[in-house]
Amino acid sequence: MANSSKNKKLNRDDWVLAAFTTLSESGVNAVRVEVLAKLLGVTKGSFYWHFKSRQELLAAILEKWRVEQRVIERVEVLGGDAKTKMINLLDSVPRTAPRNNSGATELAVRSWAKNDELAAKTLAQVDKDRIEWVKKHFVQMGYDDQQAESRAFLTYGYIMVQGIFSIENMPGILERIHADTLGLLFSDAPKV
Amino acid sequence: MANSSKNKKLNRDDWVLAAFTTLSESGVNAVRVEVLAKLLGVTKGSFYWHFKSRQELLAAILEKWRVEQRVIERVEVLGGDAKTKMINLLDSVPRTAPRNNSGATELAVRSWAKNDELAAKTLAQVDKDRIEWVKKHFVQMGYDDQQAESRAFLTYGYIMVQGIFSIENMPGILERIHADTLGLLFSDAPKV
DNA sequence: GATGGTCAATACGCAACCGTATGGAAGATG
DNA sequence: CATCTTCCATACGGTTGCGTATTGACCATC
Repeated sequence: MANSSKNKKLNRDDWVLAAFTTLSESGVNAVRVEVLAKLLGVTKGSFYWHFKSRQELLAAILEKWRVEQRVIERVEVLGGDAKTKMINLLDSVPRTAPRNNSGATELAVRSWAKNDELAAKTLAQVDKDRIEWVKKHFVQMGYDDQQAESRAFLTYGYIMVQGIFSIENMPGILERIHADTLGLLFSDAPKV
Repeated sequence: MANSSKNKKLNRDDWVLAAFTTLSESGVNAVRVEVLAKLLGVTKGSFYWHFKSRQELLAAILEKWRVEQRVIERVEVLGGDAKTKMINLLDSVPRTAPRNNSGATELAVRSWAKNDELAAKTLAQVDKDRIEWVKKHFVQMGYDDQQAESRAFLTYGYIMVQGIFSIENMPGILERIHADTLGLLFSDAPKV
């Protein structure tokens, strides 16, 4: 009885959710139906009622990841002008916990995308959307199209490096680096 | 007879090399002794003569990766002052081929490190060394310690984003972005 | 040409998974 | 209460992969 919620019957989303967690923690290859079954406290008889195959589950994970990009949503909710939003975005990436979840998920998907066409396609779409979002905000801040694009790229790189870099022995300096980096990314700001 | 080089007997390095290639192309989980054996045109009887276990092979791969960091070596050979070296380093990251090898290897190792202690340890060391190299050169360019560290971090992020980002539909603009990014990374250069 | 060291083939047991087939429990519905 | 639907258990066959044990081929060296 590994599932916390009583003896409720499982639905499709329960499986996807568990699979998603496993993906983040241990990569695609750890997403095994029999392992998930044990995790959910059932047998794979259940799984193959909800899904046609493991492949179908993997596709569902990708779709969930593609759609549920909470970060930008949350930033949009906070509102503010373009620069404020950007700062909020960059601030939403945790600089504290060594192995945060979002970074792990990102890495898992990117690694997955190297050997899987569907994952690659999904990732490309997500990357494109994100970059465009960031670029748009740089444009709103007054940078010309080219500068906005370059800075968006660099910004994206900075965000990714935080999730991917092994930060083990860097206690508080990340905050200082963060401030410096914002200074660089927002340098030469044009008057609007 | 999948191995190109005649019928020469294999040594330990032949296995490590093949494993390394597989790692880059398909991740750690694809590094399987029986698969490698087929790839090398032998059976696993050979493998278990050279290695105690699969784990020993994986450790050997990590060690090879840790030691054979060719990039910085090549940059050092080219010589020049600190800024020249930095430019050469940033220039050594291919901006042409979509799925270059070095980027794939990086990704594979980082993904690996999420679930494996030895990989994590190795990666942390490599990251530390690289960051320190870059930081050192920023210091030589005249930036103070703090600025050098921040810029090193951002530089590293930029390098990684090139290898990891799915660059599918961006033809020549990467060159332009590269120039812009150099401008940012080397901005506010102090007189030395 | 006998001996020992190197490298590889073959065969085996074992475990982890995938996917299928079939039966069964539990609740809704008539 | 009979039946239908929904969800799950059990049992099975097949594949992939690890690690071991044993045998054998090739080569050098004496």
